[in-house]
Amino acid sequence: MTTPTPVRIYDSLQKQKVAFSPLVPGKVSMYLCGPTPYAAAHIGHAYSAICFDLIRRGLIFLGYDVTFVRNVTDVDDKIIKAAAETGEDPLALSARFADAYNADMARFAVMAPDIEPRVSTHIDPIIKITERLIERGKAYAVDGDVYFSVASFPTYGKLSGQSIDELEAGARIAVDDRKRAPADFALWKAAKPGEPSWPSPWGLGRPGWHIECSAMCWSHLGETFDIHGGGKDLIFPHHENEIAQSQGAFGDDSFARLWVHNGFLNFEGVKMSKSLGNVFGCGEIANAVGAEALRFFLVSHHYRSPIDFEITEVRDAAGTPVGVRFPGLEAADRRLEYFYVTLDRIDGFVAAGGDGGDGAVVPGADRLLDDARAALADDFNAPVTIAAMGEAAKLANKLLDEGKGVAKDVRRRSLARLGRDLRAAGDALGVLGQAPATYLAARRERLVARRGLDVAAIDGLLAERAAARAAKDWARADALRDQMAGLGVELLDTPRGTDWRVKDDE
RNA sequence: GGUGCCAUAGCCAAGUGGUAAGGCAGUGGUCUGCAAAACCACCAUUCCCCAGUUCAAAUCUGGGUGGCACCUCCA
Repeated sequence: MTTPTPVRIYDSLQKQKVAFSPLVPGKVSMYLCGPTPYAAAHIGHAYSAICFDLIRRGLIFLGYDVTFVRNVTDVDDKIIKAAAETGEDPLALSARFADAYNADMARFAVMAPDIEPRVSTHIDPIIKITERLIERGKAYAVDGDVYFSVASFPTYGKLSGQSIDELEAGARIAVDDRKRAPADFALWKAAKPGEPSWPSPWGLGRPGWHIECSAMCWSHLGETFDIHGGGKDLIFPHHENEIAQSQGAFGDDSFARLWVHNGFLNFEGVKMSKSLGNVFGCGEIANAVGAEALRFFLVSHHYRSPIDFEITEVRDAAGTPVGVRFPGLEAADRRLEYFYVTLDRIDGFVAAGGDGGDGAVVPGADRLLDDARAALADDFNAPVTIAAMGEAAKLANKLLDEGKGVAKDVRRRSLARLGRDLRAAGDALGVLGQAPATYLAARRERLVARRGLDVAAIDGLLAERAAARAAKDWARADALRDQMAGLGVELLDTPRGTDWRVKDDE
């Protein structure tokens, strides 16, 4: 195995990019706060999963052996509430939505986690950590509840920049007077009727919100591991509390060595929220532009930056809103099409005449992987990686168009190399994994459906135009081109006949 | 009130001390019966504003302005 490429990662705790050196050379242990499944996943869930999938794939691409843990929080207030409304068992309900979540993530090329622990099967380590915190004087039991005492953890607030005093001053939560300090938070909650509960030294109850992640990290990655990730919104209080619990139990040098947080998705400049009515489901987006276009769009931005989605309302003739479109996503899909068309051309060329065997390639045809490595090693810079892929695709198209001055085998070899490397770099980002024909056909089908086109009619016009062209009746051929353009169909004459595509930019 | 983040061309978007990647759109060109696609060329003396540090700043410091988020469930 080759030596992994050294990588620099932005650490939320140190607030700067740092040289990353894993606990065990060559191996990386990662924990990501996963979903709390109580409803269908929305695009924000997908973004977080995709960001950390990008980091995971990036590390693998750079030569690391990654252990990736993403939990499912299946014991939670929201799940219990949703289950009460449907009469379903809370664990069954969350299992159902967890499966749906995983199916959605698979559509976006998110790799399944190596380990996917659930809270409900980690009650034992939760109790153990809680007991340990009580023994160490960092937690206290009151009437079947157990609270963590923030006063016992002097560095509380180091991740979020909050201080206990300020939190108290600005607290918007009603203060529970059984707590010693307002910022103290529950590790264990006494059971309420009808809720899932487990026996504990403090009576029947269930875990508080933050302790589960500390327990699952400990169970699967040990007291100390490399990277802990999540959405920016989790910094406070969730991750702050995780640090307090875990380090309170296992010491100041324990727990995550690096914290990574992804930026948020905004729609028309504002965050996505139910009250604003701008929550978009994974399925809705995937059907509108294709799952891979969303993935491509997202990795065209740096994972720490906020991403803004432009939305265009679609109205019918009477002015009634009938849906929305996402111009940015559609632009990303067009760029993705360019890459697939390029791969398709390369594949056709190589299939027809071979890959030219081993040997030298044209200048620049061998640099993509090095460029991708350099970009990804610098805090997983996917946009720069995509730019490098663009250069490679451009060179491939150039060789395809005008390979005249290049020796035959060098040309074949270069194109085969470019195709391979494009796919390898794409794999590091989770894109370009489909067969070009599959992607291209699905895209055309999607656009045909959107415009309500009749493919049989198009084929008829195509045949008619072919006949006109054969007869050199250019006026008729052009009239047919115009007619089809009016339908939104663009014609592409090639030496092997006429192909067509649906215009999507209006 | 407290804590963070962001501001780069018409649009999208990298770049955290060394003299502005990439994409879209646009303009001109090659190719084409004409187109499209592809390719080539052009396209920010300048990075929200002001002051400062430095030989050197989009990048660092201070002060503004505008936007967003967290402190309550939130990806």
